[in-house]
Amino acid sequence: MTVDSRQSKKEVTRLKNELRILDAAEKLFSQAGYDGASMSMIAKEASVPKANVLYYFKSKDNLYEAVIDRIVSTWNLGLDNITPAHDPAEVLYNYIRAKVKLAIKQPMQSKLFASEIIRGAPYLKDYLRVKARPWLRDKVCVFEAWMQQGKMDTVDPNHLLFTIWSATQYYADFEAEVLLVMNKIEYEDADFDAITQSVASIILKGVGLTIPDSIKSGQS
Amino acid sequence: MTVDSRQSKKEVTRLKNELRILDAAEKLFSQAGYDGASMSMIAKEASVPKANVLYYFKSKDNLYEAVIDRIVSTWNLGLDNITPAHDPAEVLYNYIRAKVKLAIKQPMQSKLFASEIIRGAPYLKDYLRVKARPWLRDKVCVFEAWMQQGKMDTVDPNHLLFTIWSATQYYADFEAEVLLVMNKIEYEDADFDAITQSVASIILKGVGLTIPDSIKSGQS
DNA sequence: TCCAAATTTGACCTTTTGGTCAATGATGGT
DNA sequence: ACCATCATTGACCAAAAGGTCAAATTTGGA
Repeated sequence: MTVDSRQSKKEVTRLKNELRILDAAEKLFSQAGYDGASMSMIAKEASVPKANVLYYFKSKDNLYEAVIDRIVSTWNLGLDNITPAHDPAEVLYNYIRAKVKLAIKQPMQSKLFASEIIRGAPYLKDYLRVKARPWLRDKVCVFEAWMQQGKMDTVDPNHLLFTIWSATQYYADFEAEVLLVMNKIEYEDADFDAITQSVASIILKGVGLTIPDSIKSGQS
Repeated sequence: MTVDSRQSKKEVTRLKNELRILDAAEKLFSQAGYDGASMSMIAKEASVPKANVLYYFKSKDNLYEAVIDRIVSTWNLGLDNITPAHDPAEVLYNYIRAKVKLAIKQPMQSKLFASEIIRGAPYLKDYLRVKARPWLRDKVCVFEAWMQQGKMDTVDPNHLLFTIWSATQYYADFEAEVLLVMNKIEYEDADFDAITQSVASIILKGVGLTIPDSIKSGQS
């Protein structure tokens, strides 16, 4: 076994193949759901024999879990280091902006996540209990501090967060509906701005805040 | 063939069986998605031989379409006869309340609808183009009239409706997440009130409205 | 009562599914 | 150069999928 820090040729190809397969799986799982995407479809999409997919990821369950793990591990959306000292308007605006951007630019992840939750979250139960719940509890505390300081209206912070999540993810998960109903083929840059503006405007004003002047583009 | 207005025994049993099958299919499709629910599972759930299911609904596609049609045909949620003369606060509040109630009491329909849209709406494309789009256009006009009358803030009516849909349906589609994160087993009546209040508060205030005093319970 | 139509259902068919396996080829340390 | 280990892949398998069919049963009008 190579203990070298430099990756051996084997390791490189393995990682490259795993990546191809994971990408293909993410795409197909998000389009067709767990049962709708077959191993042969995924293999074809990844341009790899089916048996090779099973070689790297021992089962379909395993592959699906790997896809979900990868998605969840990349979710870090700027609400992480907030404190009662921050400005809620700026924090929430940037958060909404970042989430809308993610929804429009990478809708697959949101769709896969949504499918999983609709199915009863069999693979995300642990994540939700162990990670999401404490994370949310932490944010709730900060929000409550802001409210007590009079920086924003008093609303249930849980439902405020749910509203932000829903309003932003909607443009990813219900992409097909939004585009059809608005008679568009795909989102444009102008839509990103319009959505961010509309959603942020409603929600921020809804909790007694105003959109900050400094419209510096949010990270991510 | 019976031309009688009273239903013959045959018709009664046929309708009864169709209902049993449709109910079973709705339940399983909403839980597991189109591909996740098999015809044998549906037959078992309906306590009917599989061949009988295929006798009434000639194919799985056909059955799925029938389930979707039934859901869509029952969607009539109080935003139907609004005019610029109505009070936006009251209309929107009742609409949000009705949608939250539906989300909590009958989450299956919302979940099935969501799954279908995530999959790219293969069966709902027509409905969205022919029904939903004109419906939305009509509401947009009313909203714009309200805005011009100064009854409410100026926001893009499309995104306002999307925000309402997302925030309310979220409690059905993401039921598993909401309950897990809030450490609950199922929704209670108190939750219905709290959700209605929070969502309505944020969205109404977000467009310059206040929740009407007359908290007469919305229909449906 | 009789018969044509509608209903019921087990047996059966083809295709696809997730998954296994063994043979072969490539890799890299010694 | 050698060889143990890892990687690749076509062939194969049992189970489950959606769907068909024909024989048996029930129904309701004449």
